[in-house]
Amino acid sequence: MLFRIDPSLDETLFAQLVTQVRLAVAQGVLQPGERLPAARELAASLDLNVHTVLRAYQLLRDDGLIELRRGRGAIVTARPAADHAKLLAAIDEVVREARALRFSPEATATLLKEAFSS
Amino acid sequence: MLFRIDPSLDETLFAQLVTQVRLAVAQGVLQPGERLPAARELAASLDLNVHTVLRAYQLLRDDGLIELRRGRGAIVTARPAADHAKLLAAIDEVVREARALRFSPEATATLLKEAFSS
DNA sequence: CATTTGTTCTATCAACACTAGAACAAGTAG
DNA sequence: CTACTTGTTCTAGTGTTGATAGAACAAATG
Repeated sequence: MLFRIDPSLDETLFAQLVTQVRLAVAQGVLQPGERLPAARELAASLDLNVHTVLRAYQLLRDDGLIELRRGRGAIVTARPAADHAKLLAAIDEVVREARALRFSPEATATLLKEAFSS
Repeated sequence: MLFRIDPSLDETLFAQLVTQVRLAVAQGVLQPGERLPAARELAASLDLNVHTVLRAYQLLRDDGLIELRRGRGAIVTARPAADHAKLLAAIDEVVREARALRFSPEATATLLKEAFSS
């Protein structure tokens, strides 16, 4: 499993990791029962602090995507989402409309986040 | 013109203001030539600091939505968007799909920004 | 002229992400 | 049983950023 963390993005590091694991699970790249790298190991390979990786893992556990067990690590429990393609399609539609209105990516992202709050 | 700022949201205060002005302009609620409240005045009525309001105004100016002139204030320069409703509808669809997959607002926003770049 | 309004500056405070290190608990593997 | 792995919990420090606050200034208005 390969993850990419980009510290220059405005999304926090642990959130980037959460997003990538979530997508991998949704797409079936990570299957139920499969094991994620140990936190210390992943932290070393991504050049992150262990706590940052663990924070992502714990959020994923709170969302029911993985199970955390001492001595064993993080095991995927969630099943692939049948319709994650619909999300990607909907996002493409937003990008199309936003471009037509000359809305910047940031402005559109802001609108999206506001839509979440209501 | 009426704006609502909610400090309990995770969106920053100045970003909330930017979004609301942007939407008002897109919807034609704010017409070109129309004047926004003076920063000090709006800050008082929204219970914000002047600098917070000015930060929002300056971002809007950088995006070409308003013009800032000393002694005169903030004047709307952008024209209403023909079809902002389609954008809002598309955004709603994204929010629905993202919620179904338990994607966080931030994760979804990140996906959106990535979609913009491709 | 006085007033309005944006501009620029310094400064402080709080929250938060991230890092760091240590000790600990519970499971695994020999 | 022992050694190792791995997550859990704790304290603590650092840096960034949003927001607040106040002051002085510049330019346009009336």
